[in-house]
Amino acid sequence: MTLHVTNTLTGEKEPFEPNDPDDVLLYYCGLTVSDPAHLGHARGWVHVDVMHRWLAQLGYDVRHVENFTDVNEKIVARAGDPELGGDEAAVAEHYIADVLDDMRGLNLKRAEVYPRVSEHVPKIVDLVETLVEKGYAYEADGSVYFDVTAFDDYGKLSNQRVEEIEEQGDPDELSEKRHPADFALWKADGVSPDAVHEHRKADHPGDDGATPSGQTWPSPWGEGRPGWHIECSAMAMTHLDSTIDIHVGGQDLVFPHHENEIAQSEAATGQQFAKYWLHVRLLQTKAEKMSSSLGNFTTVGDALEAEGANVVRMFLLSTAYHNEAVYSDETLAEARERWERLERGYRTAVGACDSVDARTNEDDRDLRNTVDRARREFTEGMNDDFNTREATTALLELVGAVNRHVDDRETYDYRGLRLAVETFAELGGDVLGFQFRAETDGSAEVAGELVELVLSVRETEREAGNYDRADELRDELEAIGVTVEDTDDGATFRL
RNA sequence: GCCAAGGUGGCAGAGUCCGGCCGAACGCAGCGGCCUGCAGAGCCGCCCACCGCCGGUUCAAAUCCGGCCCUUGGCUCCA
Repeated sequence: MTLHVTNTLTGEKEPFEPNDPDDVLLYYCGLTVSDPAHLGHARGWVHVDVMHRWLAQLGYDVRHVENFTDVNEKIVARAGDPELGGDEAAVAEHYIADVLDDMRGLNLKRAEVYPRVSEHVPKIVDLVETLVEKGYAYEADGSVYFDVTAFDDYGKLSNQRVEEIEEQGDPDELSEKRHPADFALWKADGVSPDAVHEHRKADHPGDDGATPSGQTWPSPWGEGRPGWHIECSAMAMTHLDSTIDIHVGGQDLVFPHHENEIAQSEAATGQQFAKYWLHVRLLQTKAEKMSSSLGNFTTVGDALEAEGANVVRMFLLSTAYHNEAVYSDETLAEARERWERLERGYRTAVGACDSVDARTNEDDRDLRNTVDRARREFTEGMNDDFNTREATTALLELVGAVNRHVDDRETYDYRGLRLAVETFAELGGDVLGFQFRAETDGSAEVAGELVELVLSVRETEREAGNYDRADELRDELEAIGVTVEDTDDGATFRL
């Protein structure tokens, strides 16, 4: 089966056919940098990362763009906080630096570009002018709004009907709009000082509520700043093309953000904006979504520190992007076990390959068949709308075959084990982005030798029957992070 | 209220598009056995599912059709 994806635009799972058969233009709606990133954001990133990696594996040249929204009222509201470095730009850069750290920590492949809204204001102004000229937008008191009644397809992504959309938003905007569903392309400076006051008061109870200068740029309609939706259109067009292949984002963005992107982009260019719209379902805590505004989140940094990138990735990939995922101590523990079983299986295979004495070229059908089956199931899973759960499951089934093979024989099917190792490295490593550690790295070599030394002492104690002492040594090693396991061939350890 | 996606074992989660191989995968937890000084890892076996409810279509339905109940997301900043 070839790659199929579930397209929100049509509501169907469709064969994936990019406009150019060799290239894929991929845009991901990145985050607004006014808070630290949490696991919900990481879920989106990791799934897009794996989509990118799988598309590359299939032979496509992937051009991947992921934006940072650094113009936003919340950022304006945070400006002036000395801990965050001062003005709006400093606040945004502060969070962007954190996010890039998180992304590195998660072992994400870098996107080609991480554009920022603040760097694309001229392009945005161009787009807004085009929309006004074409009659899709109108100016009102220094702001510019998109006229949804002028765009026939409005609502096609979210299946909303214009007549049914009721606006409960900003009263200032409401009075300026011709239709409640119209949305701002450009906002006049100070258009909603109340909103800024609210944030300021909440964050700084003693604040007198002085309106900050805000981030503003000159435009034909006066000083102001871009509306929330227009940025993505501008950046996607600038860095990719007027038509892109895959547009990915959280499912909370379907309406109004993505709907509005489609309207303004297609109205401006007359071309389809994105061929496939993929939406990552939200990460749930027990009863509700994880989100900055609800304050019920676990930060990416904290999760990485506690569990490491591999476990976090395993957790996020253990549910297909298109389904809701639940975050809890239990689901995280499961991910930890899945990852550790996978890595142990990898190490077992590598170790068996390295044990020269036991190598043969005999053929173990169970092992070789399972390698083939794992590759096939992995591929089928990934081609079926990037089903990463199936993909990880296929690898875990291979772990079982490796363990069985090594468990019940004196000599090993060297070629079969090599195939298993290559499969782990290629599918688990290159595609799913796991980082297997076969052995301790260079800097840990000395530490490793010291551990070996302690283990030899322990072995002596064991031979002398001093098991209490031997167990003490094992416990002390455990206390400093070295897990000891006894096997038929002597003790092994891992850090 | 409107739009969308879901409801599968103790947990988690595939399978639903293209009905039968689903007597329901993989994993976690639990139980028994092998191995073992102990522990861990590993292996073998087992327990736990009338696949939300009610009807219908069919030789055959978790999978198709209709109705209902419930959950989640969106309709306001949000991945």
